[in-house]
Amino acid sequence: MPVQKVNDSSDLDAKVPSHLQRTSITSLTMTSEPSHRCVKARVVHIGPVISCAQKDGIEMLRAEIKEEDPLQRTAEHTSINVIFFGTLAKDFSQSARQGDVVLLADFTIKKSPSFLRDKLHPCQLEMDGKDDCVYVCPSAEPSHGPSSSEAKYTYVPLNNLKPKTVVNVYGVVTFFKQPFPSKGSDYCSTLKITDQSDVKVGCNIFSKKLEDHPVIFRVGDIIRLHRFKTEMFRDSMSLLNTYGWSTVTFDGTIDSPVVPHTSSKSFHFGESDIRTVQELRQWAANQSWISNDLTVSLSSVKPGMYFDLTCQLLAKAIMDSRCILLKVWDGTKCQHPLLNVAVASDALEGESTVAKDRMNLTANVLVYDNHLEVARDLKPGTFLCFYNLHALLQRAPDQLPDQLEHLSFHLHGGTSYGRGLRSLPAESPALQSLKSVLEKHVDLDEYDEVNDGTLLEIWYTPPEAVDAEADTGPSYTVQTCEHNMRRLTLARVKRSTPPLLCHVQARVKKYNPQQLYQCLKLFCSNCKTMEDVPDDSAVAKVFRESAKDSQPCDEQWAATSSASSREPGRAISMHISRDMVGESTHMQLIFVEGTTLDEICVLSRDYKNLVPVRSVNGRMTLMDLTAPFLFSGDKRYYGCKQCSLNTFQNPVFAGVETWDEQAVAEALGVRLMQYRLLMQFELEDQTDTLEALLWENAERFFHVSAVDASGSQDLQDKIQTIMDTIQPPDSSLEERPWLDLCVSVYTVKDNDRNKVCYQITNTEIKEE
DNA sequence: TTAGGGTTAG
Repeated sequence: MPVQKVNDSSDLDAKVPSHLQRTSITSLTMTSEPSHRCVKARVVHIGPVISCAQKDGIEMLRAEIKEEDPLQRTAEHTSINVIFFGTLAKDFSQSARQGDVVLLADFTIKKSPSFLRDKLHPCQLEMDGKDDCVYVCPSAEPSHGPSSSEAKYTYVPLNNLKPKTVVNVYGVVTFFKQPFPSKGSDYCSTLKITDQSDVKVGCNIFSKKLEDHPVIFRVGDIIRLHRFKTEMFRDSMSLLNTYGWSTVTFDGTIDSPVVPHTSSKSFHFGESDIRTVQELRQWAANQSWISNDLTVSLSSVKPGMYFDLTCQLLAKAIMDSRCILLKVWDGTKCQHPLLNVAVASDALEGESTVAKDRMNLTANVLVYDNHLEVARDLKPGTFLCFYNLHALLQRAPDQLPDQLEHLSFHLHGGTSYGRGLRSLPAESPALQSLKSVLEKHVDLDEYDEVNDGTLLEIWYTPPEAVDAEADTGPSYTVQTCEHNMRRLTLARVKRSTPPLLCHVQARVKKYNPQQLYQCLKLFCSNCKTMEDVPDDSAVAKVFRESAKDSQPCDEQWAATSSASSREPGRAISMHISRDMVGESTHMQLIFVEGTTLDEICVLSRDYKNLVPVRSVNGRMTLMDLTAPFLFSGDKRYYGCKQCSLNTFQNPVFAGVETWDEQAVAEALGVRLMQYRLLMQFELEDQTDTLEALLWENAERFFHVSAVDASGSQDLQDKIQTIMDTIQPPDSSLEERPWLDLCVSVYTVKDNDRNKVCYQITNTEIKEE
């Protein structure tokens, strides 16, 4: 059935087939039985006819209709989207205009896919034209003469106002302040209006009730004032509300429906009002001041600017008694990096903004002082307008000096320049362009909770909430931390501001050192010196030079026994502290002189602790600390050249029950160097690469103690096997397994500059 | 009665 037109709204009611029952848009739900219901509403928006690729190219049209039943005026969801398909889409496009009243029946009720964005209605109506019923009644044209009821009010042009009279006027708003508390008992609205006479008149409205104040969204809106008194102030006429007053406002957009906004219980509104509004719109559109619009999108905000922003609230958080944070977006990407104000997730009301933060789409607005009253009541998802918002460059906490400053937004206290904010109804014409921009970001909403390789950029669901293994195969590592961090992409990690702990999933592209014995390091926890473990040739050379022309040293504190070596002129001596003779420990610590490296290695199989020494002028002296100061079974221990004290001259060995490397080092005045493992991984995911150290967490990562690995080929082989698993030799990147890693982002001083470093922490290889 | 436009300083 094609779209049918009727001339009168009452005809529309007559067209309702007897078996159908009028239902209100507000009461429609997914479970409503639609077959015997019809709705009657005014068309507030008609979209173009488009071809729908997902439905075999069928033509479709979206219209937004709004219920006008006065009983429903304050109810939620009085507007709903209607999707017309096929020929009905074309018919409707040709037959209906904004402002027309329509009667629809035999529609299908579907879940609205755009409800999260447009907040219109959880459902939408779909009509495919087969048996559907669409009647259109064109909006009233001001073609007939005014009816008697319309003669009730006369409106005085603004250039004809006389002092001390009570008048009704129409005007276009050229300046306004949202209602603010006066020093008296009322809220005050201050505005300035003009009309075709081009005279500007100031106007103040006092009322205790906020809801009685005129609803003004932007310069160019039309306002009708009833029963305002005139008075002179500073040589100009001004208007003040007086007993019995009322205001009605209209959007100023040419061709948008003439929809009155007022809190008056009953108000007169007729065809002459529509005509007056349309004439004022037409006139104002050609005035220079109307184009002086301060509304700016985030994409064109410049630092330092004061501007008006129309946007949607994503999340809010109370910062303190004088400040509320509103996280908003308008769908456009700011050219400057936007400041992200960190708030504990439990303090934040509303959706996560992480995906939008990452796209530089989220503006953090700090709202102060007198504006808190309005901000406090805003719900996430609400559309709103900030007036006289201030864009300010600000350095993020811990931000490096050479990084770009971030743009923050402040709605300062006070009402200068109309500073304030106001929520906008979802159907406001001022929101049409915003909504269509937000529409383009539909993916962002839907992808927020999805884990998919292509979506890693915006992936942040807590790991335990997602079956990550389904997509990437088993991870060869496991995070051991208790915290429930969001997983970030490497690109996101690189953009983060330290300090930060985060989870990533990545593959190993490269690692260093490739010769794994080189990952074993000697580290002095005192002076933080780190060096490679000396190789055998360097150590053997120290032994050779120490043994050259050596005469056994003769110390009072030591008992000595000597033997000739196979080399002429070289004696091998072993010394034991006299302090220890007679104690059970006397064989635990033996000083060896005159051996080669090989010889002391052989001896160390039979003795627990061997300290190689040399003779200098007959006095026993430690060898150059390039060599180990202690051989203990398979292990060799080194001393720090910077931090070791020379206290060997008169050593005291009594009173130690068990000699371990630490006790020996202390007795010798040596600062023991620790064995550590150090590797550098080049990690890679779909977004970026990142060089991360494996250092403090390395022993836990490999399940290998560094000192044990220093004396065990088996343990060194174990590390090699692990590395061959996570980065198989000659493998392509795709063949390498994914690793779940916890990464610490931190800064270190490097030549007086802060350098950002990444370190793998809280992560272990999974053991079979 | 109040305000009568003309920037916070976070």
